[in-house]
Amino acid sequence: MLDLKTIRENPEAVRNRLRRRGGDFDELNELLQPEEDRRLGLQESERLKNKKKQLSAQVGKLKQQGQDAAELMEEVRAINVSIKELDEKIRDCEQRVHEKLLGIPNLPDDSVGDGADESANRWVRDWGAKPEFSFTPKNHAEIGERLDLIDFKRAAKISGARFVVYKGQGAGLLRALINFMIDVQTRENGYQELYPPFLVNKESMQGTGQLPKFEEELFATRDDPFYLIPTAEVPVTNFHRDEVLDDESLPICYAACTPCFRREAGSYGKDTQGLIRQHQFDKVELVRFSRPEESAAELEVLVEDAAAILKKLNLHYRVMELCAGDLGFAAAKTYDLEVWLPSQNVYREISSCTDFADYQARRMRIRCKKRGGGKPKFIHTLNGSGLAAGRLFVALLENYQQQDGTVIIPEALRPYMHGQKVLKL
RNA sequence: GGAGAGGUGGCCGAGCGGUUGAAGGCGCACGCCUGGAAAGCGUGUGUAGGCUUACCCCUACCGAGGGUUCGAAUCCCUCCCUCUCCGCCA
Repeated sequence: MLDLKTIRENPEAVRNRLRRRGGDFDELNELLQPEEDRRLGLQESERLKNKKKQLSAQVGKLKQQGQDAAELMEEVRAINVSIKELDEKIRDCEQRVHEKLLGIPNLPDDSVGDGADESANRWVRDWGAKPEFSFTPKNHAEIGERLDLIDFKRAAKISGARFVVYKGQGAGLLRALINFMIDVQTRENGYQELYPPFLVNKESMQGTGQLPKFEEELFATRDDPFYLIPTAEVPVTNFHRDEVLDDESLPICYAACTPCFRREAGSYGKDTQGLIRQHQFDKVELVRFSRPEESAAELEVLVEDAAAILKKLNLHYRVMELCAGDLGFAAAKTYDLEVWLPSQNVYREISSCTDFADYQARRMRIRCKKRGGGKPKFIHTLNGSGLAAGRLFVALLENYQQQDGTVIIPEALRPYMHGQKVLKL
């Protein structure tokens, strides 16, 4: 959520910054009139309330002295009618303003480049090298099915398209990856592990920005007011909703592994094969609550924390900085980590690390305060995948495959696989 | 699911129709005292909004939303949450 005062005082400047995302953002102006009405109404209402207060105090005094106060009482009754009317109007305006506000995306950070879509994203750096194969590398689905690690057919029977069953060594590998990632983030990178609910309420979805605009992308429960989380970002960031944090305690860093549930409405035909795009997948999410002035530096730390996993597994990747037009709704600045997939000769997103600035904090009312006093300020929130387990599974099979169809288990992962060195039938 | 108890400022805890934004205590900040520190003493210490945008001032907020009343933290209704006991259950 953007700061209403800033919009009010300089709507054109805000609008120009928003336009970098693409689109005209007329809705910004639709909010100004009800906001003006609200303020005028509020002033009048407060004036009347002040008068009412004074008259009521007089009534009290008169009554104590045993005098008649009927006239004053009648006057207050009349004022009350006006107040009620005004307050209803104010609340109406307020609600309209708030609704509009929730639908306006975050401002891109000034450092973010222009561009309409991912083709304009900026290459930042890469790490490692593409593996070389003396044969044509197979795609992960084929490798996985041949080794009996994953079963799409039965998953389709049980649930439907875009689901998978991990089986035997495959299930073990997935669990190993998750434990490995959580251990690295908690033991080496300073995150505290959280294991949150997978069902959350509407307020939480609104806090991080999934609602009200992206309801069609969420699974919801039929008889209860819950949504399935599309990422651990939702429960973990909302962990501190409506709190004032001690400035000294920042940054607060959490890592959480949860399943993520996404309807993938509108991506029919996209990545229909394999594990890349599923309705349910596991992901280790990293969340950082930062002092407002430190989030730019925090974002760099976050990216490296996520990248640490790829480095330890010796997987080639590149870092891309998203252009303004490719930014997510709540994002101010985002780096994607893209891992190399040899079967398709492409880099594929495996982590998305975002600085939301104060946008989510404003929606969730998360602030921080210095110990010596001073006004509470909205903190900045950041999060990034560290990493998506399903896609990491994909990268591992593809990059470590051998000609005979087996897959080497990278050194760093072997302790989590009871010393196993190779995946084979 | 049934029965009961309760939700007040950073925390503890009073208040149960009329200057109560809210006693008292703890904590915290500043000052005094001291060679220094503790103790002690004094002062201050919520948030949001409005207006000025410097201070002042004004309004709202005692879980949330309604209602009664000239006036509600205090009375009534609805909802939410927490705790205890019983039942059921991984």
